[in-house]
Amino acid sequence: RLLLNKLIHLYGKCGAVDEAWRVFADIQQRDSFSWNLMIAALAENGYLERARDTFSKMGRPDVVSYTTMLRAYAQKGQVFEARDIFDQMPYKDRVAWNTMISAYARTGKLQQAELLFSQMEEKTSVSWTVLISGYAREGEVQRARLLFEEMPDRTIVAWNAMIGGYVHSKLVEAASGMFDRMPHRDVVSWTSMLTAYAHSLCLHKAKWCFDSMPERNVVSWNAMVTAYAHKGLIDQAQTTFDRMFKHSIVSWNTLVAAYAHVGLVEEAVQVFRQMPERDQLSLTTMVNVLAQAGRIDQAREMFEGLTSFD
RNA sequence: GUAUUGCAUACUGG
Repeated sequence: RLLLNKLIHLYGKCGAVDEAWRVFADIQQRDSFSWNLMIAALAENGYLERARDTFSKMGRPDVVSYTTMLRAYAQKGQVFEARDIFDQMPYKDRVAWNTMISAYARTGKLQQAELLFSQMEEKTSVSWTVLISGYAREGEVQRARLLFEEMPDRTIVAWNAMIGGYVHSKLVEAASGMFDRMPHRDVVSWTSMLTAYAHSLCLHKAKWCFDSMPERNVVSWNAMVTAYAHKGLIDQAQTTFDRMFKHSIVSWNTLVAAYAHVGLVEEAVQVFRQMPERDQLSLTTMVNVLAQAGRIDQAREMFEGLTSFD
């Protein structure tokens, strides 16, 4: 059963909901892990109703089942439904509280988030970073900073959240100040700074970050491609893309946007055609590219593809 | 004292 549960998880992660369901259905004695994994698999792949359905068919949902549903609603931006789940919970642990606070925070309801935060008995470092990053996202870096200063044991994630906040508010100096001051830097810290320099068109500094970081992952590579793209250096962007050992959908979207940015519409179309998978952003980008190039019929075709997404 | 499940930070258009 342990292995079957793991299979549900794996299938869920790669979007194979039907396969996950088949495994789930075949398990003789499902435990709460099987149920929770199945609910998560459904929710993560957009089947909110089926997730809810499975959730209600579960005999005794535990705190994880509730939290999984809570997060499912939160991800869809359905905060009221999320709150409903939260209020129904017979027992709430700290993860449940954090998830609810996060639901408020990432929909910009920071007053609600902070209210819940203040009502929380034993806050964890996640509670703090949820709130800090929430304010940072909204551009309220000063409030984020106050919380950061107030935070008892600042984790590297809290530091990174602050840096990210400064980067989004284009306060590159403040970001680099924090970056220098933090006790340790990880790949997220480095990539945040890389992004900051990419957006402010400081290519040499971006490249310096990329070369200096102790380890790189797909996200940092993508950020480097973006840095070249924003400078209009399409060949460098392409070369960097080619050197990557693994491409995510973001890598592909970045490359399409890079060609579009320098006006190479046909090349953008070629890249788009090569994409192993596409999301809404891929299509939206192509709609814009084609429309601006006057290829209205093709743009319309893309646009129609978009409506089948949601 | 960490590993079958739920929460936070970085990358792509707006």
